[in-house]
Amino acid sequence: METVEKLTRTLKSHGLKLTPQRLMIFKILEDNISHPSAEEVFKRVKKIYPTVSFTTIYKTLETLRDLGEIKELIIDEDRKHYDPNTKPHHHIICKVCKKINDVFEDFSPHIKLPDSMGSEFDVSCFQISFHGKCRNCN
Amino acid sequence: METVEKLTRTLKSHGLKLTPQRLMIFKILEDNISHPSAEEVFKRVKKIYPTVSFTTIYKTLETLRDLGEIKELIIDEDRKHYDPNTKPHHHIICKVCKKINDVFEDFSPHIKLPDSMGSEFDVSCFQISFHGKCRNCN
DNA sequence: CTGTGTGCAAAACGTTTGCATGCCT
DNA sequence: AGGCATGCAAACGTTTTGCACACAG
Repeated sequence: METVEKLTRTLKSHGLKLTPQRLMIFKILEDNISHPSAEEVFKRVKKIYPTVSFTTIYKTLETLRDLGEIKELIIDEDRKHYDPNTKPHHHIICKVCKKINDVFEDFSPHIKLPDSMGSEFDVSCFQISFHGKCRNCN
Repeated sequence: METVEKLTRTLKSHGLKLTPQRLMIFKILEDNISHPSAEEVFKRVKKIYPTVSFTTIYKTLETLRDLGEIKELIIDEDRKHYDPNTKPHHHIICKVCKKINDVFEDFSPHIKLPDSMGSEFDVSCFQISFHGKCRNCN
């Protein structure tokens, strides 16, 4: 995700508006490495801006995703999580507490489709999900 | 997934019963490489066994998952998919039509957590999700 | 002023559960 | 005969949508 100032410009260039709710959501996501769900974002925004609605959270997250500012993580079977770090990286999720951590190693030199599939698919990215138990839960 | 005969024995050894509905679900999953969702399994069973209920599909898939006979794939943001191939392998999903294909290359020699994280997590497995477009959708 | 954003309520969606009945072993 | 399995309907949690009103640009 870009800085809040750059994001503001990005919004404007798309004919979108900067509202207090959006600003709050941006600030909560900026540099956030906890991979929050929509509900977690909602709770944190609500503390500071108690009248915000869930609808606004969902719609803003959708907007940010469509602008390519955040990534939707499909790794927890129960709900979606959001990651403001859009650079390629990987994740490890604890089977017990469901906490998601980043894995920054660059595996790309070793990972590509077998030649036999190369003509069948046009690959844009890949993501590795590690599963296991974190120290607390083990 | 094991063959239908072996599965029948596995069920019995767990005090579970072989019913016509289960047999039908087993046969549809056996050697199935299409990574069906619960609904796709339901539709296919219903063609042959029209009175089957969605509940039975869900409960049987849960049972098979708990027995370790099938794997639940968290790769499509919209719904869960099921894979009777429980050997480690990877997947590629088309962003457009959502079709899931297998990737059988063994990347394990190259993939492990960075040393700095090794003490934080006890990793049991990893899975690579490739994203792209299939030939039809490109 | 115009049109996008907000927030409420309700709907939608995939999935799970409670319970009475059915049927495999 | 006993207990697991089935199927219906209802509940569930997450996410989406319709709509009237609010407000940023």
